Amino acid sequence: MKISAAELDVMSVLWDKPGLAATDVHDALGDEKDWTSRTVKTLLARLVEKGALRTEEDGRRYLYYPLIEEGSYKASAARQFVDRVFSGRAAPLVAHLADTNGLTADDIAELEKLLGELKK
Amino acid sequence: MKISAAELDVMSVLWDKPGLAATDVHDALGDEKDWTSRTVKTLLARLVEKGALRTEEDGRRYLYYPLIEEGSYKASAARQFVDRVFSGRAAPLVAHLADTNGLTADDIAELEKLLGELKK
DNA sequence: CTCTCTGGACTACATGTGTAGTCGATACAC
DNA sequence: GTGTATCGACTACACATGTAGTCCAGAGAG
Repeated sequence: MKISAAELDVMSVLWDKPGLAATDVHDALGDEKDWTSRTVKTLLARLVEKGALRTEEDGRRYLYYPLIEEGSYKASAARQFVDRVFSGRAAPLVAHLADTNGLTADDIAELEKLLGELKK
Repeated sequence: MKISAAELDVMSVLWDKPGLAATDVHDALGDEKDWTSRTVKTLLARLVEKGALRTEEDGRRYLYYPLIEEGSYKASAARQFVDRVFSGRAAPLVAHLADTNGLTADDIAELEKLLGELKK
């Protein structure tokens, strides 16, 4: 399942609040994305076509629900990215993030906890 | 600087061995990529056009050298990816990698060392 | 010297992507 | 009941991308 950057923004809204209509998605994106409602509708249609969303009729409108799960999509995206750019090694990725101030103290704490669990 | 997946494969070869000619790059990719030499040349030309590579004449051929550094490119790619997919949080990324067996014991050890340094 | 092979330059072409516009039907305002 | 705003369906279009093909000039084979 290939989801483009713009489509991912739409998916994020629906992962957060499944069952929105096109207009609601447009509104939800309003802050960050300066898209017309047409653009949002196109993206929704493409996602339905790709099988990433399903629709449910609600009178004259459709409500949109994710068909693919947030977690599994992100896991696979992470995997692909690490494979493509870092030959599958996670450590260099994290090292690079650290270099560019990409890691907050919270992140570091969280990662430590995570590693602790993984070692078990 | 936007580098596509196919272009990244070419860059990787030249990061590894700067100063190859088109044919050499083609050969170097031979194992993994079933591209014709035309395809490789197109990718090289696009990368030059984008300013990611520079050429040096060597008789009738060109030798290709990276203009952008591997480390800085990867750091920025990592940053963008984490921002786009994980809202900038590194920890969930690592968690997902862990879920999909994306972390070897080596990775975990390396990450621990890294975190140790970061805490200083 | 002439023929052939190889290199780069230019061209091609389907598909994906970002970003929308048009159109016909319909639900709601009045 | 008639106009208008809105919905989904279909269409548009430029640029990126993956994957290559054509063409001409020069280098090397003989």
